[in-house]
Amino acid sequence: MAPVTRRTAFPKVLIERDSESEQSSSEEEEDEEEEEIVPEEEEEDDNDDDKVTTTSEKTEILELCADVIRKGKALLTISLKKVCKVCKKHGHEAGFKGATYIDCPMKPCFLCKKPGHTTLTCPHRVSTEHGVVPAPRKKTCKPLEYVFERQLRPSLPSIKPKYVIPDQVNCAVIRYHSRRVTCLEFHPTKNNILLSGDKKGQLGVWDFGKVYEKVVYGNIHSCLVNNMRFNPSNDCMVYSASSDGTISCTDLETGLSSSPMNLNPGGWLGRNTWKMIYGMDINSEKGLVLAADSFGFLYMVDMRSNHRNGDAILIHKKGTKVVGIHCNPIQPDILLTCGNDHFARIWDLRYIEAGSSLYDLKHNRVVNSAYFSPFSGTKILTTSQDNRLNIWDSIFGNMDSPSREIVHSHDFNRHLTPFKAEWDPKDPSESLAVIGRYISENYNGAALHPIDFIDTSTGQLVAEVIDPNITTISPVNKLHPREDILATGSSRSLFIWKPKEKSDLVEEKDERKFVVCGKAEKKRGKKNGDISDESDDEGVISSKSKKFKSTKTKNKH
DNA sequence: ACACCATGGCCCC
DNA sequence: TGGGGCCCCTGGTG
Repeated sequence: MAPVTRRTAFPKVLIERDSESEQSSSEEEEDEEEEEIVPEEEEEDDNDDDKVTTTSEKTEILELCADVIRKGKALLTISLKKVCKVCKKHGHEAGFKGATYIDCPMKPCFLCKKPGHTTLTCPHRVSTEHGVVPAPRKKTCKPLEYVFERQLRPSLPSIKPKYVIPDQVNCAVIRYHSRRVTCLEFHPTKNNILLSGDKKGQLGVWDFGKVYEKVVYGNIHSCLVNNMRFNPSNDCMVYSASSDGTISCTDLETGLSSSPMNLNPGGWLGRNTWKMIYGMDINSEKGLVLAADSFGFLYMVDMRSNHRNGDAILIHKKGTKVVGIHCNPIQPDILLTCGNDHFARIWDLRYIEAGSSLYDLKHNRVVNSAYFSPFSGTKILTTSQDNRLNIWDSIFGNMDSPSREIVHSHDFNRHLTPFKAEWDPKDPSESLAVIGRYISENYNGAALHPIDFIDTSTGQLVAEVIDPNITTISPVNKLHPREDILATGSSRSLFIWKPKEKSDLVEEKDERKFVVCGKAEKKRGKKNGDISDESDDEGVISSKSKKFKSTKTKNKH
């Protein structure tokens, strides 16, 4: 686009005709000349840059070359082989080589964000594989505090029991949303019921045991459903929070829904005023729905009256998005919030006002999620966009810095739902967490994005879940509260992972295990029919209700 | 096949 | 402090 202004200064060029790499910069099969991506060669690069231009496009160079040839001038020499699309310099290329992504060596490591190496050679990736490595453990408890802590949570086992990871799982696509999945929630009592929300505002209710029963509500929200919570005293009532600025309350039996809170009553008045709701949780003791908007404020909705309660309270930096709210499972008045101001904060709901946080947990970048541990509520797990999971082992200990940080690839770009590491609600030792991985790995020539099971007490990657048929990134994951089931939202698809057979369950050993879905079986179609795949799903779409919106099922790959 | 876009967060000037 | 440019794994639309 920019006009070429450097013709007069153009030097002698010899066009290397043998290289078809000018067109095939993104071709995959060529794997020669790996040395060119190594920064040692940068003298050459610099020379090229000096002679030509640092900003000219490859096409411009080609045009110029053609020009030169047409005019019959002497041939000049230039290497057109590699132009990096990231830094526009010559001599190396960023991009996929087969199923492996080659970083631009001029950029900091894509995984750990430190300069001097690339993702391929990142110590966090090389040492323990796949990017998961614990930071040094910091002792956060003084002896006395430790004693108190033990008294305060005597039910916690002191030694971590072995937990069980299915060695092989079946994966089933239970349904496609028409837009990307943004959140998932299992029913608190009915084992086979899963709720899913999408970018369009639709709310799906799936019975993955009997695929015949499912409903999609398309009229509750007008855009992203960011969070869903069941009313703890009434199983069929669901609260949902949306970027349309409303909290909705939906009766799953009648399909009727109401909006106890709407933060944009005047409609669209521009981006500076449009409020979006991301974080939401329920304080069951007080009967309150807590929700926070994209400008830093906390709101409360009384569940009995279904009306807003009190004034908004500034809980994060004014004007920044609050993305997560979690009530402590033991003491629901203790609140954990997180947001775009790079902080996770702990509050006491009984004395909450702007600036009254008990702790402010600093992160390097946006905090996608922050959760208390599911049983004792004394640990904290956060996911930050700096590609790190942070763990505080005890809220009674030193909160100045996390007990551990785990480097893990979950930096994302705007087109994805943010990754959130979530505790396994069934692990009594409160150490197992699940989170999708952004960066892909080369699995026999296919670039796949696994879902990682991480032991947060050691940083060890306990299992990774992949399916050769799932090539999309899986940022949304939810572990079943009672069964060995993982639900995944990946792009517009929903997946249910189940152990193949109970006898396949194996106990955790020291080494990392792969959890791989059987490919042949999947391609051939469903075998043992406990869960159907999408082809059989398709035939089942019923006209059961007008609320149900049919979306076309498309088989990718 | 290709271009554009959405409107997320960060970095740099 | 604010605007512009940038960016690795989307996916729809024209």
